[in-house]
Amino acid sequence: MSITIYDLAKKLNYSPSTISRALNNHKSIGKKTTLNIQKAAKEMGYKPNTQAASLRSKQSKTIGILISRINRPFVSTLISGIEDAARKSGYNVLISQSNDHYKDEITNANTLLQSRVSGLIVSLSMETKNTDHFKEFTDQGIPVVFVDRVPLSFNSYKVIIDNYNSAFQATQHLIEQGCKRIAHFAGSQHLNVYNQRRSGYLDALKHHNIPIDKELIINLKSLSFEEGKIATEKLLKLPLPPDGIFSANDTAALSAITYLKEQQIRIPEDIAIIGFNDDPIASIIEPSLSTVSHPAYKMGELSFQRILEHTTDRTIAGVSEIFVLDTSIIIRKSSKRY
Amino acid sequence: MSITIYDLAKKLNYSPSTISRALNNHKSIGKKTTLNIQKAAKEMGYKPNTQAASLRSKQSKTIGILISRINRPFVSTLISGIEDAARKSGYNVLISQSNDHYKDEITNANTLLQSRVSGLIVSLSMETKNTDHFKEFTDQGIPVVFVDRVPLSFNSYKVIIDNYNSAFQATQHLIEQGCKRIAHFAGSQHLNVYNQRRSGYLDALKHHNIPIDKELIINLKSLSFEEGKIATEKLLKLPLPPDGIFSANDTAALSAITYLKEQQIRIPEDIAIIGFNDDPIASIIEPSLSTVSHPAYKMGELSFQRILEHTTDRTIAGVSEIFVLDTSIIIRKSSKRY
DNA sequence: TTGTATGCGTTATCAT
DNA sequence: ATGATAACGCATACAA
Repeated sequence: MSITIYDLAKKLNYSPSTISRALNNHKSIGKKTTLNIQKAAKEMGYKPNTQAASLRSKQSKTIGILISRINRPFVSTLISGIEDAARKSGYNVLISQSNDHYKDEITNANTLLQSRVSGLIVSLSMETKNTDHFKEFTDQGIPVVFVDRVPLSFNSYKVIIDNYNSAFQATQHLIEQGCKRIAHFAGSQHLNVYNQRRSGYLDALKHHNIPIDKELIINLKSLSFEEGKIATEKLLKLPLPPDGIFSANDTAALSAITYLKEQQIRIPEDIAIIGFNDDPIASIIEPSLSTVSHPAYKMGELSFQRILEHTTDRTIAGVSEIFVLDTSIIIRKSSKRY
Repeated sequence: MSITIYDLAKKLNYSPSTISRALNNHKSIGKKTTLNIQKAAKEMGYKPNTQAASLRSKQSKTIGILISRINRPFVSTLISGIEDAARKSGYNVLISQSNDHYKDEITNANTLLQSRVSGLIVSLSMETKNTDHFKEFTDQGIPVVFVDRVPLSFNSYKVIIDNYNSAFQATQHLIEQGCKRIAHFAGSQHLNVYNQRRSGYLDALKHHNIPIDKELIINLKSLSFEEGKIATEKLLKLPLPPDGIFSANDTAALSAITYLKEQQIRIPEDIAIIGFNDDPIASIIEPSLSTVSHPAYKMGELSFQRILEHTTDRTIAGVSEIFVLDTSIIIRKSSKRY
């Protein structure tokens, strides 16, 4: 059916091993023979059987991605960055989504492990508190890169943004506009991203001597559009409603904008708003939403790069290497100083 | 290192072949022994080596996805549907993006072929006019499912929506509101989706005895936000500007809304608008955008199902089987009758 | 620099 | 119902 290195060997009067080595640009083979063999391979339409190569060499040239859900702007852009980078280096990309369920994350991790991926890129599910299911990877020397939603305690590569500082800046941005009562839509606190955004918010208030009012901190499980509306309703019913909102994601912030408009509350005059992520919608909604911009594509590229370097350099495992990428505050019409 | 069927064989005093058969629920093995073996396998932490199985059986339990770009709402939702369905059936999903380049599509198709995917799901790149690079798949009996952007001439499975009729309905929706001069943002005409949307638009006008004005048909290469703005500018400069716009996608329609608002033109009173896709932004922009809703997730599920059935039923190749899914017109505030 | 021989872990063919 | 053996296509240790 398909042509193998044995067919090439017969045709060119070489041994299969020479063919194999030439195809892999092995040093020991002469330049001319290497070129001849590669040329003949192309002519005869030789297609390497990657399964066989992987079985033998125990290296798959495939990297696994394990994320919550693909159809979210941040995640799909992240994957896009990974895929483009991987493709350039001749790697395949296997994806799987946990749909934010801890159990599915474990199942998928095991499947990816069985697929002998040469590296794993993970962004944790909303439910994940324990990350033991990734130990098998590092135990086998397979590099694991955590992106964005990362565990605190797991020793591995991590690609993140400075959530604390970004949140601090975002909150400060509201303060500089004159906001005195700033609410915060907070996400699940066991996840680094939401926990640190909350800390940044709190510290910005402290730093500017603004009293912290716990009624203004609304904990949301998934920061969904629906939850955003409920949270905003709750805030408006307060004796002293807020004059600013820092939301831990754009979805909930957009929901707030939509609801506040319905209630005839002026943005930013009555309530200024800033979100997090810079989803495409943020620049299109009216008024457009100030937010924190995440370098999602770049994070994807970098995550893959880290895996590639690990596998080529055979870096020592067990060391935590953390890459912190820059964010930027994007000021739009939901801010008073526009 | 990792435990194999040989280890199990020794431990349980069976031959490797019996172990293999039991693990695969082969009919010839007794119920009790099968159960015993499977139980022991789980206890000993046996993980099948899929590479080896694939090499031997020439079946990979992996399906390939080849799309333009992941980070678009329609595409990422499509992939999400594929992945969820595939995972449930124990299949892995390999993704690759063409970035809308013909050359990359060919390269990626070849890579996927080499990966011995057991099925391929494709949505063509914007540039693709020739689809010979998919013949190798069907020649080898690997099912190819084209989704959404499909070739006309290639004999294979196709999962699409009725673009013609959807466009007809959308245009008619504008006509029923009293629009007399309806513009159309048309996409690349060599792609079925945009070609048929244009036809539906034209026939709806004819059917209602509305004269066709070629100045109102704007051909856009990528239907991007930028192109949408330029197209809208052009329309406004016309001696007789339109009173309705049917855009072949939401992105360009959203751009039109944004620009028209800047120009103080009332939507829908002066110009009514309808888009295509029902991107998340459509319901959030002000005024919200009427549009045609695409069952992206379902299309993904169905595409995978078709591959699964093909591989189990060993259906005859060379037959074109086309699945046409329903769309629905979603009426929002960019329509006069809301 | 090139060739020989073996094994990666599994499934399939033939036999019992 | 179970076992022995070969083969899938490739890469590598060892030999030359």
